[in-house]
Amino acid sequence: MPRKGGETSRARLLEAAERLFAERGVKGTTVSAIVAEAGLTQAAFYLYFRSKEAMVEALVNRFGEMLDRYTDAGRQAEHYPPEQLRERVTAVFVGLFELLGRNANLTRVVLQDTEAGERYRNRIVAQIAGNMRRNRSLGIVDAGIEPEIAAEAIVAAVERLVFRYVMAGGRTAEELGRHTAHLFLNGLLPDGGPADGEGARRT
Amino acid sequence: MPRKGGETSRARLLEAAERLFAERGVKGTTVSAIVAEAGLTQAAFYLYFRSKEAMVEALVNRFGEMLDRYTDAGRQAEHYPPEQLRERVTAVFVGLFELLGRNANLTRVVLQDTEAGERYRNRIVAQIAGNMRRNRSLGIVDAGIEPEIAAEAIVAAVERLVFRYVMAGGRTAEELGRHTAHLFLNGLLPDGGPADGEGARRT
Amino acid sequence: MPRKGGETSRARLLEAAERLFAERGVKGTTVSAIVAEAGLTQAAFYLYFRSKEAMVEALVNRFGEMLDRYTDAGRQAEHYPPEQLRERVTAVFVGLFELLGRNANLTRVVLQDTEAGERYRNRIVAQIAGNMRRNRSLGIVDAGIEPEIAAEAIVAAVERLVFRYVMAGGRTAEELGRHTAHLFLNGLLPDGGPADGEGARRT
Amino acid sequence: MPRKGGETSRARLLEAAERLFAERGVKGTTVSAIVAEAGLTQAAFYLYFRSKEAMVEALVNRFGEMLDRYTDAGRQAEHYPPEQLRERVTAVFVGLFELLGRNANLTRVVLQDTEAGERYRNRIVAQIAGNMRRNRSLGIVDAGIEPEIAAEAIVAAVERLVFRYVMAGGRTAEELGRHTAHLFLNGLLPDGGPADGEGARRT
DNA sequence: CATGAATGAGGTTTCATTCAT
DNA sequence: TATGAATGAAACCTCATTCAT
Repeated sequence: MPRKGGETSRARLLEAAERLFAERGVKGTTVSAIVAEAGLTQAAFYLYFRSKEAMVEALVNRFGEMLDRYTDAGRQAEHYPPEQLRERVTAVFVGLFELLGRNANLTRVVLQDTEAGERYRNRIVAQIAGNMRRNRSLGIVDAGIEPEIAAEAIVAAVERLVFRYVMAGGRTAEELGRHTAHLFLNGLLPDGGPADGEGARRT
Repeated sequence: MPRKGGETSRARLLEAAERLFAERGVKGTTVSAIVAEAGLTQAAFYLYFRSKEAMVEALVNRFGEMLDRYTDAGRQAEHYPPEQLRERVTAVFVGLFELLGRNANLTRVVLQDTEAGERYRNRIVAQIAGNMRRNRSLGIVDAGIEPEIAAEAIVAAVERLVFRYVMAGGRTAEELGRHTAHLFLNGLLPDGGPADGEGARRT
Repeated sequence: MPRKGGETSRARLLEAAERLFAERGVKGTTVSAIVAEAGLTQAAFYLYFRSKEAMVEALVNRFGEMLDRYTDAGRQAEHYPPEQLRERVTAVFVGLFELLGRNANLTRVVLQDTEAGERYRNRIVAQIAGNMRRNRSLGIVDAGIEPEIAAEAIVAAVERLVFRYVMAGGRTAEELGRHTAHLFLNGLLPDGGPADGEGARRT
Repeated sequence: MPRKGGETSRARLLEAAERLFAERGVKGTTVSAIVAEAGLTQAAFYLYFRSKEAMVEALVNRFGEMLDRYTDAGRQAEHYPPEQLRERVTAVFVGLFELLGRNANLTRVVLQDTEAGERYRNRIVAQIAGNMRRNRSLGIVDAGIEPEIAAEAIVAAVERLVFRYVMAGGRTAEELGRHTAHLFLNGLLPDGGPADGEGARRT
């Protein structure tokens, strides 16, 4: 295990990179900007990372681990009585906003600016779509829903809301989670509202 | 080497840039890659654009005009009887998917990779949120909906679906429009379905 | 002999170049700037000049011819009675300021920005120094004067005064000629003035 | 490849640039030529100067400081008895030729090839002209002298003689100083010499 | 006579990376 | 562990010049 300075420097570099990558993009951030932010020299960078690319990889891995921890934690509660569905979904959204919000820069970098991000996103989408498909066949999800499309929409929305509201501040994960859950579970229209003629509800 | 004429070359450059920018990002695309794709030399690039930056601006403007034309066209049908709401919204989504899908690369570049893109997105979100707020006070939109959040979610979802399905092929604008409309209007849950206990519908 | 447009265009190009070269230097002036100033296209430039360098040569020649005409004109009056020396020298200076002032841009370009200019200057200096040396041996010029140095000083002064006063306006050739003649003939000190003790006049 | 150390490299670059700028002009000298002369790579240049322009600025400043040191040093001996005028002026000229001659390249570059040079020259001219005007009102300088013109002539002559003789070798600062002083103090004509008829001395 | 379109060569500048200390 | 100094490669951009029309 390296001495004090070591871990500290590496961590500082990652932190600085995260911030800058999120702000200016990976391509738009120079190694020299990162080390300046971290209070080190360019050469020091290469003590901790084989290359700029390798550093991006490190961030990607960090993101992956974060996600795995979350997924593992959620695994146990896979099955729950239908009457708790709404609360359950809300809780999942809130948790996600908390998690991603706490790592908003990292999330943005990985998801929007790396090849690996595409893969992560697809994995998440696939998992959600799978769940949804299962729930659809159980009648829990509306038959008119196309899981792939809905999953993609949900992920995109969450991603965006994290950047927009958690990162920039202004909304709590709680708020965002509740409203997002409501939106995706019920849609915009009120129950049996004025625009909702009989039978018209099927697309 | 073809000497077709100015407008043609300029157009070829824009086309090539659009493709490459969308693929590798603006920063990740070199002028030399653009001209290679367009079958020209680097110097020719600067015959048509003051700088790489100026070319991005040209793309941004092109996107803006596209959007304006769409917005103007939609202006006339602002008010419609409630019973047509569903069809009307569906049509808007379909139209949007058609429009953005036809310009998927341009949309991606501008919206995801330029400062101006942020502004456009915010403008669109604001407009949608405004509509939604109005409709909410009319009882057309559920009282539990937070317009800013919902609008942000919708825009993010559309953006993403365009890249995922229209650009890559696999889904028609029609399909996407219908499903997206359904998702956002009704939500995932079925009407009065099993998970939808009495009174539980309110968040 | 080319038609109307022809000579006109060539002349316009030279004129424009003269102005721009004087302002920004030869290296600092692009062909494109020249043709823009002349209201032509780049290709047109090469109808009249083999290259930018060739155009500079043309300007150098034009300067040379100008100078030759002046020298030839002055040739006949080489010998003149001593009592007219002062007036004669003044007249030469005035004439020179008139000539160079009328072609101030050209003079500046050639003398300060071309290899050939160095040669011209050296030729002029040599001629003046020669005259001076002859006059010195005749007792017309002070024995303490070093012709090369004095000639170099005179040429430099004239050159500079042309740029400073004739080109920018503010002094007439007449004024400049009179004052320059006076300065170089008598020097700064007054005749037998206060600072001029007996015998002290020799260096 | 030597890795001597930063200050050395920076100095070598400035030295090389001074030489080349004086020879070929600023515009005519490429960064690549400078670094070649200094035995470095292009990238190294930008370790020490923000741009080529910034390097020119550095040279201009260096010239300015040189001049200031000289001016400050001369300040103390502002007033001196008239009978020492000649020696005093000679000493000033000699000192100037020494100073500028020791920095001939720098002087040439700054004075002939930069905007700032114009300003410096004007400042020097103005100062000399001011002195002269004062001395003229004291009767020390001939009433027929026009200070601006004379000052301009003196500066131009000195500048030129530095390039011609100090830079290229061939004359010492001492020689040049003495002859220049003599020329500008007494003029070309001998005292009461043959060409100096009665009353003709006034222009 | 003149132009619109293009280009090859080369300029300035930036960047990720290396290495001796 | 850290740095100061350097570099090769490549980025963006400019310029003099050419040629088909």
